[in-house]
Amino acid sequence: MPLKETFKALSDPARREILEMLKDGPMRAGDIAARFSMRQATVSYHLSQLKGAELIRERREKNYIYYELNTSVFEELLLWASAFTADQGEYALEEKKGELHHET
Amino acid sequence: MPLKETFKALSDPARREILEMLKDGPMRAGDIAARFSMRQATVSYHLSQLKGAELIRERREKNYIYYELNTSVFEELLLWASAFTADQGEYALEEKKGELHHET
DNA sequence: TCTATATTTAGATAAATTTCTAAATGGCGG
DNA sequence: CCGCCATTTAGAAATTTATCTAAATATAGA
Repeated sequence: MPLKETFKALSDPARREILEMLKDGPMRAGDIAARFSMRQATVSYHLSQLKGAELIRERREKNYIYYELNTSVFEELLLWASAFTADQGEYALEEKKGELHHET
Repeated sequence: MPLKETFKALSDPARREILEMLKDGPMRAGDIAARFSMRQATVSYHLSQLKGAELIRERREKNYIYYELNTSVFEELLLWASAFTADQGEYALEEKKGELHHET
């Protein structure tokens, strides 16, 4: 929940690439690993980091695990970043400010 | 310019705290260090990381150096994050998409 | 129940990062 | 030109992180 974990998770290029892949829809760990030159165990590690940051969710189906984006944390990030821009009005800021805490 | 550096820079809590401080206006390295329990040399290191990511700029005046926010990179970040949210329409996305490259 | 498959966990290593102390730099004012 | 002040740079130590191999777990289906 705190943004601290979010930034930590986003700091790794491989993890951001995984997120980009998931834009096209849910994927299994094996499918993700197949597109990288890293071991499946390593991909599993990155997935656990992303899951810990709640940037992704897992959905179990048969004996597979599908990973998918969790958009809500991206909205928190959006809110955080918008507080640093000059033109804060462009993003719907005020409505959401109250709902979320604003930790670093 | 690539977002890679941005995420790297934002991954450290101390650096994010520095950014928060700079919301209130430009500060000198010494003033920033005075608010932390870390050495000035360490703060200097963090400032150089933030500067490398173009999240801050320095302005020299007399024999001081003032650090201040550079909002443009935050807008890139905003753009990146908005591509992961369901409701992309809320942020003025289309106008800016062409101007920026969209690397990871 | 047994086996095959998908995935994670454990443990180890290598690389990167943060932090410190001490020394160097650079510019103003006298 | 000199010494002072703010700040950075260098180098080293400690911590964290990413990655690998090998082993463990879980589960579907025969």
